[in-house]
Amino acid sequence: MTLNTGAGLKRDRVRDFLLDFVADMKAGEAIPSERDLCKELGVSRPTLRAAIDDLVRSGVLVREHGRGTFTGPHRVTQALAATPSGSFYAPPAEGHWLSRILEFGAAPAGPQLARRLQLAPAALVLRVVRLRVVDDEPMAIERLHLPHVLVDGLVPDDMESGSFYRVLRERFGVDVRSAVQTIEATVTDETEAALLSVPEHFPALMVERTTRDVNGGIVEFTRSIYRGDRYRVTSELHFDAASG
Amino acid sequence: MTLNTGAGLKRDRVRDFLLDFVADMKAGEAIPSERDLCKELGVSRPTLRAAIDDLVRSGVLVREHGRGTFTGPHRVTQALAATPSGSFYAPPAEGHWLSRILEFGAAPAGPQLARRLQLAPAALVLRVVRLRVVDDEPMAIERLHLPHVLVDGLVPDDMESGSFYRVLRERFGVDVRSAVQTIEATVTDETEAALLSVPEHFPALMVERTTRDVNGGIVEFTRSIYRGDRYRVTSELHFDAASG
DNA sequence: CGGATAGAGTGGTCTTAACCAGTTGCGTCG
DNA sequence: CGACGCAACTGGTTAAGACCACTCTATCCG
Repeated sequence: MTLNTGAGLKRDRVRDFLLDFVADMKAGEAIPSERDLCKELGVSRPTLRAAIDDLVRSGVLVREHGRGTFTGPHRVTQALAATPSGSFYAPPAEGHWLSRILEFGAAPAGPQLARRLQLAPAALVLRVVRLRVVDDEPMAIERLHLPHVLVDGLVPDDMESGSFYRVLRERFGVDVRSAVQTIEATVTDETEAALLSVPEHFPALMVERTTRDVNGGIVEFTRSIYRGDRYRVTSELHFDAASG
Repeated sequence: MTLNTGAGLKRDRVRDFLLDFVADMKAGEAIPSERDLCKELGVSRPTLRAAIDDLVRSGVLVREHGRGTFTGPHRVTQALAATPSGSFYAPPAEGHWLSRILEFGAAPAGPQLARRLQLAPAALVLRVVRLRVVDDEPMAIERLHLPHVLVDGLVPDDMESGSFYRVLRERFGVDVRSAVQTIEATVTDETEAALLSVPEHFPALMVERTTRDVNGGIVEFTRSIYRGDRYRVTSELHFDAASG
C-alpha cells in the first residue's frame, strides 16, 4: 500500500491513491484515520489533509469531526465557481475522465442556433456531441456549438483530452472569459437513456451554457445532459449587506 | 496594522483583515508578499496562505507564481443569481408570489439535522414547510430548519410574505452572509407530486442550502423541491486570465 | 441497573522550518 | 552597448509536531 512513485505533486498522488482506495467502497463507509493513512503512505498530515480537502470539496469524502472521514454519497459534484486551475467542465471529483466523440462536423446554424450564437442563420457552426465518461461509466452528454470561423482546424482529438479551453486559447487565440449557465430538471429521452446506460425517464440535469470571450463575443453554446444520480451542482453564494 | 483580537479562527480573522485591506485598492494592484504579511500580522505562512486561498477561490485575489498576489480583475464576484433586491429565491417569472405554510413547529434536531446545523441533537429546531405559489400555481416545496434559539418568537405570518431574510435581520439581528447550495435532479414522490399538482415521478430539482451569518454560524438548512418545468437556475461564471 | 465521567481516538487549527519553482532586475562579461 | 546569467525576490509544496474540540465508549460510582 504505497503511492505511485510517478511524477506530479505528492498531494495529487495521495488524492489519486485515495480515489482508487475509495472506488470499491460502499457509500458512507469510513476510511482509515488521517494519522494511520500518514504512516501507511509515508506523507505528512498536512499533505494528506490537502488531498482529503480536495476530495471533500468535490463530495467524494465527508468529514465528521470526532468521528472520522467517510465516503460520500456516490455523486460527482461540479463547483460552479470558476476553478483557478483546470477547465471548469472538469469536475473536481477525479477519476479517469475521457470523452467519446459521437459527432463532429460543421453545418449552417439555422434559426435557433443562429440566435443563440448571434450569427447569421447561414453561418457555419461546428457541432460536437461527446459522451463524458468516468471510469468507464457514462456520466453526461454534451452538445457543443461553436462559430466555425473561430475554430477552423479544430480536430476531434483536441476534445478527447486535456482542457478544451486551453486549446481554444493556445491554438485559436480565443480567450474565454465568462459564461452564463442555466440548470433545469429533466428526464432522459430514449437516446439519452441508452447513451447514459440508465432507464428512460431517468432524472437528469439539463445544463445550457453560453460562453463569451474577453470581447464579449459568443464562443460556444452548449447543452448538456447529466445523469441525475451521479451529478450535483454546488455553488457558493455571497450576499452584501444590503441584500434582502 | 494588526488583527482584530476578536474570537474566531485566526485564518478567518486574517481573511477578514485582507478583505478590509483590499477594499480600497484598485483592481490588479499587488498586495504585500506573503512573508511580509506574516511578519506584519504575526501569523504563520500556512495560516496566511489558507486565508489567501479563500480569497483566491472567491475571486478577490489572484496569485501569480514568482510575481506576487494581486487584487482580482472584477470587483464583484457574484457567484450565483443572488439578486440584489429580494431574496435569492428570486422567482423566475413575475407574478404574485405567496407561501402556504404547511407545517410550523419546533422539535429536537435529531442526529442528521444536528450535524447539518451544527447543533446538539437535543437542541430545538424550528421546522417550517411551505408551499411556494405563483398565481395560484404551486411551484416549490421548501423545508426550512433553523436553530430555535435564533428565531424564538417567529410566527408563521413572518414567512407568508416579504423577504424572510429581512425579517431575520430586522427582528432577530441575524445577518445572513453566505450560503452553499447544491442542486440535483430528482423526480417527485407521491406527496410532493400531490402538493405541486404534477404527476408522480415528474422531473424536479432538489436544492439543499446551508446559510451562514456574518460570524459563520449556521442560520438555516433548507431542502426544497422545485417543479422542473417551472424552475431554472441561472449562474454567471467568470474566469481569470490564467484559467484553463 | 443507570447515569456520570475519564480516556482514547477522531478531525481541526496553527506553528516553525525547510526547499522547490517561477520571475525579475541588475551587474558583469563579451 | 548588448546579452547573458546570477541573485534576490515572488508564490508552491512538504514536513513534523503541538495542541484543541468533538465523539464515542468503557469504566466507575451512586
